[in-house]
Amino acid sequence: MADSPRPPTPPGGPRGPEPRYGNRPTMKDVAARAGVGLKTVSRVVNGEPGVTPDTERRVQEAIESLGFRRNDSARVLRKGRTASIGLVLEDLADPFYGPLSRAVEEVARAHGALLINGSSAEDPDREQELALALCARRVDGLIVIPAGHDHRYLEPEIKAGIATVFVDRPPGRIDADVVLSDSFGGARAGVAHLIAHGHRRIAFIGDQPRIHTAVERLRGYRVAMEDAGLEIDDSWVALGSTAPERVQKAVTAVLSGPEPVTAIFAGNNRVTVTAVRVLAGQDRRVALVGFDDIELADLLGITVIAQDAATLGRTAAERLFRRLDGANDEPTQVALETVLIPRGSGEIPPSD
Amino acid sequence: MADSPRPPTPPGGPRGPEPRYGNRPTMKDVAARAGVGLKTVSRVVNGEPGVTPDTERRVQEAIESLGFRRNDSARVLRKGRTASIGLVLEDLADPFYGPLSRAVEEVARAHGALLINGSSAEDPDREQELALALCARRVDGLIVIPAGHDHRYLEPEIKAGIATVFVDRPPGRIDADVVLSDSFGGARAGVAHLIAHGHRRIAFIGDQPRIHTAVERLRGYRVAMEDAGLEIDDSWVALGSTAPERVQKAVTAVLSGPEPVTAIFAGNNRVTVTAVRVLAGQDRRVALVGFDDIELADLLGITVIAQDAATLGRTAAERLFRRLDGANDEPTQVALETVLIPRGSGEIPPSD
DNA sequence: CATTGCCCTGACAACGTTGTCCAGGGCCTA
DNA sequence: TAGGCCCTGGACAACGTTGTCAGGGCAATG
Repeated sequence: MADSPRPPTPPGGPRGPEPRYGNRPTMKDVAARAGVGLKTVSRVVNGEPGVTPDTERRVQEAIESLGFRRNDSARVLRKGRTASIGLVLEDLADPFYGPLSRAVEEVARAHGALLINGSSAEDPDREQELALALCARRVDGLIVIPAGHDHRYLEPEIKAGIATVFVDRPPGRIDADVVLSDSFGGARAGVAHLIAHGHRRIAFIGDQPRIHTAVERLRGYRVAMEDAGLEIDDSWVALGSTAPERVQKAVTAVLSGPEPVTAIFAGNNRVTVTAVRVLAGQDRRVALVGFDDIELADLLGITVIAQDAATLGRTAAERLFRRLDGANDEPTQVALETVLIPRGSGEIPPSD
Repeated sequence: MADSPRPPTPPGGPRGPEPRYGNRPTMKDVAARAGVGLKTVSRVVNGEPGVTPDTERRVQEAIESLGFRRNDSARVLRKGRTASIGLVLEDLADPFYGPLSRAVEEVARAHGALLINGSSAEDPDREQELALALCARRVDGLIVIPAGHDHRYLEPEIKAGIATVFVDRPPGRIDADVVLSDSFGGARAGVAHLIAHGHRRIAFIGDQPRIHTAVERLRGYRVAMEDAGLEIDDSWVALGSTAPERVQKAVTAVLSGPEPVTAIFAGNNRVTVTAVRVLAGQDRRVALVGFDDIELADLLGITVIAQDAATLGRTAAERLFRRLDGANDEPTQVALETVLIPRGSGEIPPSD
């Protein structure tokens, strides 16, 4: 019975941990079965040269009959590369991040790497926990959509060779590659568009002020207003959670104050969706431009500032793999252009 | 200089592979720095008992000053568990799979596991390649949304202890846990709804016939028609790619044949979206019920058969972890109910 | 026929961690 | 004071793979 996959635990002496991988065959078992050396099996499995066709056949047969599959955990330990990258994003369920994630995956796949991803749920602690867990797994590279504002915790990791690229928002207190959309320019153009259609009282409803894109878009709004010589009433600006209830309240408020607005700029896709719902229940026609494109927005006639999530992800991933291939230049900042897509809601004239 | 993190490569003798992890410190280095044994460092890192507070402090200091982080690759090799699960789905960018994936991730997180996911792009070979790559990584468990119809390739893996659960579609030629939505019942109810509103000529436009859900939904359509004693004209049924061009053609065709339909049942979210676009350009009002809910469908008044992607994912993941915790019962089949949400498009009366 | 050189092959160490076992020291008890 | 126990710490092997190196067989060459 010398060729059973694994002898039963020897009576005495140190023993490994209990379950193992259900006693999977190893290269050693394959070698024993095929009557060759361990290294020869390794050579066959990896397609390395220097194996007689006949030997190779015997090894292949042993592999088949035992159902052997190489243990990549061990391989990783030995080689020092995991052929996997990590992606920390905010919420995989958000329709904005799905395409981004998919684009990253495609690039990874083209480089033979797998993708491990996790959602930070906009919580800096959770972002850090996730990113460090990925580093402990020794992912080759890391793509992060920051939730927090201090990424010094990644310094030792980056120094230790884990390539890191930030997307959608810049990192805090650390110098690294970044790929962004032009939030400022996009918001500015969108608000200018409303102004060009005659609006003077325009609201800005956006995400929480600790999120970089929210602040940048607000800045675009302010500058566009200033460019047109328009004063901003504080009651027109609302930053906060994008939970439907909060947005609903904010929209209702800017429509009913002493100086009701005639147009709304929505800071991201979540806000836009709720704003559209609220506006649908209004008698008055209120103009709307939203940041981020949304599925079916064409049918609803929603004017948007579109950013290309897939390109964002692809660009970041390509940057990452360029680093992994040895690129050693200074960290770069890329800002992708946004596109204004007029569909009706942004071209509604002021109602007063 | 006895405590530099790693001595330079010794002059002779075998050497490891080249780059390594940028020379990261190991427990051995930490031990040397703290003046303790290797195992003591391991104990501190893992919070195991049996270490004096003073010793622990010294070790912690060494860890901090060296920037040590445990190498989970090695840990995995030793422990035989990776604390990660794999998810093979069709397309991460599809708004249906985002929430599903996120739900799986949440459950995994609750069990301290990371999620590795990949898209099969509806290609059976790619599904297999991905699933096997995940197995080679020795994920603890696997959740698969099948693209192919033969999953015998997973048999050795399952036998070797990789828990596997299929979601959204049943596996082929293998017995395993499955979590589905009730495609048949949902479609049947949706078509019955149209019939109840007076329709007699109803089209079914669905996904490719090799996809299980497409076939089940078609079956639901057929049975509902039969229940009502209605004949089906072959020209009313179109299965195929969900690419917009194909769907557009199919919709146009069923509206313009010799026996134009007065209502359409759309087989999934992709089909619905395109169908809505086509119908928006028609003079005639055509009723529509779609399988899958869609964001903003409420505003567009689209009647749908809603399935809960998040619950689908959560249920599957919970089932998986129950297996990982040792549950050994027979494979189970779960079918989740669907909900008909009337919003207008499904209540349009026949136009002839 | 002897020698050189190539081609296959396998023995061995090492990757960084954790499980097991043993040794030494301090403290308590008799 | 002696004996025993517990607590702490370390030596060692092992997880499954791959890089290095050395040895044996064989053909070609002088």
